[in-house]
Amino acid sequence: MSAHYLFSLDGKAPERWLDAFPNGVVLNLTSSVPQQLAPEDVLWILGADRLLQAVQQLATMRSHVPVVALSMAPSQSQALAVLEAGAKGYCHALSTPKMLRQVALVVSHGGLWVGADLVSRLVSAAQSSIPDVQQQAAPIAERLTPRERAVADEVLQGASNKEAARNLGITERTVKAHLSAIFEKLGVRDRLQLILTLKKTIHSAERAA
Amino acid sequence: MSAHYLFSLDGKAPERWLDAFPNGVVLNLTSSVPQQLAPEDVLWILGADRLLQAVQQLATMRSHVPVVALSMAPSQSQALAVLEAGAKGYCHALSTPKMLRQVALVVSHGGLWVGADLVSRLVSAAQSSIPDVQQQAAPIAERLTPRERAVADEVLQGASNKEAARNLGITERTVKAHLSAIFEKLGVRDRLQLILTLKKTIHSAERAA
DNA sequence: ACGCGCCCTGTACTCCAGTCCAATATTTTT
DNA sequence: AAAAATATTGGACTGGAGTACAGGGCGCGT
Repeated sequence: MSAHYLFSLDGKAPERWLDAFPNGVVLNLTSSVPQQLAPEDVLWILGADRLLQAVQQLATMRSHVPVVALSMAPSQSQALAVLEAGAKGYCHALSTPKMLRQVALVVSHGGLWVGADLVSRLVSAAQSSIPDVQQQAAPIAERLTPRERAVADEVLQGASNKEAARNLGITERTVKAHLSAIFEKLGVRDRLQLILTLKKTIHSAERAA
Repeated sequence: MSAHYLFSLDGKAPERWLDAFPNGVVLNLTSSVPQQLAPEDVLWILGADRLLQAVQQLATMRSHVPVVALSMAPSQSQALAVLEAGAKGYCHALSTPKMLRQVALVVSHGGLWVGADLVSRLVSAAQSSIPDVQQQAAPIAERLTPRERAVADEVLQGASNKEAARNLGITERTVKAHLSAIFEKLGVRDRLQLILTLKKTIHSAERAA
């Protein structure tokens, strides 16, 4: 059975964490970290201001044991910081016991626990620094058929499906069909992401010009 | 019991994958992807040149089922691409059965499987580009309360209500409440118009600077 | 103490977005 | 000519977005 240690910087332990791991051990600033740790154990860290430093220390000292940072106020920048410090997971301190056990399972098996939305932002942000990836993002509009481009234009102007249909003289149903094709081709999940990605590529193209 | 589907673009399936999942189903280009997929199932994709497109399609079409990309020649740029396309994992096609089962366990529980070296690169690359996005959104509307601004920021990043709620540590319901207030104050009818108007003002501000 | 603005949450509801499963006609490509 | 892409639409369906209505808690100024 895997052991769980919660290193709480302010001495408090969330109920939900205790529910998730009844045999979990709560440590504080004064207590020493156990020396005997198995690879399937998990180190949890809860804190606010000194969260990052604690993660850095523990992650480097015990590199074979996964470290999960618990934050009371999760933010992207903090997530980035603790991940770079070596944490294998980052989640809300008040996550449900079920969720916490899920996280434990994942990280203790070599996985990484990061919010899906953060991943997408993280990766898309990193893309700009990796040359070969953004090459294929350039000819975006070329991949669309003329009709699809027209629909995409309408959406970019903020039109609803009904408005786009009226402007193009077709059925709302057809607009949806075109949109589904567009989403699939460009690999976005909805009109919102479509706008965001298209706006982004347009602006980077402007910058290059 | 979770089901495993290997979508092989060249028709071949590695022995080790079959060892890992004796009941796994191997699909090829002509076969259709099963409609009935449970969240604990895993979609594997093996391929070389068309790997990215396949991941894009499957990940966006079946967002609730984790997708793992198997590469015969893993590279960081390819890893970035497939992750951005929505894959939950990326590893060598000839990994050991034990490793493959490990990966399956992780991703089917909401985790992410990425090489440690790639993580550090991702994070460090993202750190430089993420902070400035929030600065942009700062001076947009003085009329909004701090909390409303935070919600508006999330929406500007393309977050759904649920994602925004998780990132801010509040309920989806509360996000909706803030958004309704924002819509009224700024005179827009939905999140789409909000994005369009805010992006516009941001860019005109950039132009002036 | 009282009112007021901000923050948070709940239930219930309508409406739209998007998908899945088809189908047909035209045009382009091979 | 056969095959593939394009354009169009329908019905049924799931899920998210947004609103209306109704609260509770907290801080701040009069």
